[in-house]
Amino acid sequence: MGTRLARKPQNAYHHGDLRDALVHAALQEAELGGPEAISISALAKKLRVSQPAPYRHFADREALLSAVTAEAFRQFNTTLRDAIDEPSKRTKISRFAQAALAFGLRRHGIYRLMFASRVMACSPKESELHSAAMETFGLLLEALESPAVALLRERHALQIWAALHGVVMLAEQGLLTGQLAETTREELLDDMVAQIKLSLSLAIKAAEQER
Amino acid sequence: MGTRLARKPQNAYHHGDLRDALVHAALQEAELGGPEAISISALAKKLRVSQPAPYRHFADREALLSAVTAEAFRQFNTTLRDAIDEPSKRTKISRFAQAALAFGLRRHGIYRLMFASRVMACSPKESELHSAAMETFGLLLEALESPAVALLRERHALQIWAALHGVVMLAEQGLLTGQLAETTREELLDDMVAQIKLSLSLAIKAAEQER
DNA sequence: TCTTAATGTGATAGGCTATAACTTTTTGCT
DNA sequence: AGCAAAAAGTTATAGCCTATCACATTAAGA
Repeated sequence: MGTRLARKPQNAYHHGDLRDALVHAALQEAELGGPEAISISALAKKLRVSQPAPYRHFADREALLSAVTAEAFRQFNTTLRDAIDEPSKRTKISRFAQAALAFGLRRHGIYRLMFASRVMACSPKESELHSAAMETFGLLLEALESPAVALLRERHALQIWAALHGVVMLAEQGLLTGQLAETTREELLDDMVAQIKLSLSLAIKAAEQER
Repeated sequence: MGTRLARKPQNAYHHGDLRDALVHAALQEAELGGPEAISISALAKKLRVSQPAPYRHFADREALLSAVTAEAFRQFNTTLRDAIDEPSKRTKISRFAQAALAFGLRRHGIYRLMFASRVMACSPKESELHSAAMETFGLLLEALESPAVALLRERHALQIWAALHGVVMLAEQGLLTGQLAETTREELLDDMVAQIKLSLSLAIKAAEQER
């Protein structure tokens, strides 16, 4: 990070790498305060650049948010990939789910940026963002590691995806503390994943009987 | 709504009911554009009142959002109550879930206000909001209509709550359209609810065996 | 009634987004 | 190498928004 800011020794009319620096500084802001905390003028000040300079690289605030969200997805994907590949007694899908939950809690400002803002909704054409998000879903399918029919597997992937989002959401709003603390978030999530996996394997057996 | 705006015939230095009018006008804005669309000065203009007038009723924008969110929860609760009480062949919990999903999709700006902003997170002391949200959870427990041990029931309620949020989230981001359209949102949600109900009844049987 | 609290107003400060017009580097073509 | 044009940065400015201050008006209660 420090390097990214300091890429302008003393002369430097041009920053050298402003676009990238903006994205990463914005990500840092979002870490704490979510999407609302990203302010173009504040970033410009932080990077010691004039206030309108960022507009050379992003048409407007939305465009910046979109790029930041894409980067967030890439980081998310890296985390998930590590979790899937790490050897462990638990199932891949459980590791995937737990890693996603941990990411959602530790970096919850960024999680909100990714899933709780309009950024995703509006643009199917923002290919950078779209493809990063698709990769996430691909990782989920991979983690499900079920040989089932594609349609069945996708359906169960969606269920797990939904369960995951839901638990993160609940946890972030503090609805999993207090009198309900007996059930830890991790347990709750693993419960849901196990239920879905069970139902998946039953469905597969049923399909095989029929054949 | 019109009445709420027009509550100021011709004289009226005082609006008469500004606080309430603000809350409802803001809710209307959020309906379309979510929390970001709520602007104090725009509301003041709409209600034909000076720009700083709202600050007589709300300390700042956050406070207004909080009040609006509380009202949103009350409307949500009314909807859910109707769904629970309506006679039907389906289970109460299925009706509850489908009603919540419908609300989340039809009024998704408001849904985001309730569940995807910081409003809920910050304040356990905002009693108006907190109690409205607790009532929602109470309705869910009621809809679950299971005679199980309290702890078990709460755990399953949380699972359903999470599934619900997750499906709404997915649907809003358009992740349930396209190639996955075969699975409608309603089906997906009912699947998840059924799985959770099944696991609940199994758990109850197991507990009874043990006794 | 008349004093005081509630509610509304105009003026103003400061932050943010965004655009326009101008300047300085960098790049690439000949 | 030299120069023209594109890329990237700057200052100035407009417009919207939040928020506060000091002041005005109305409503309510002793």
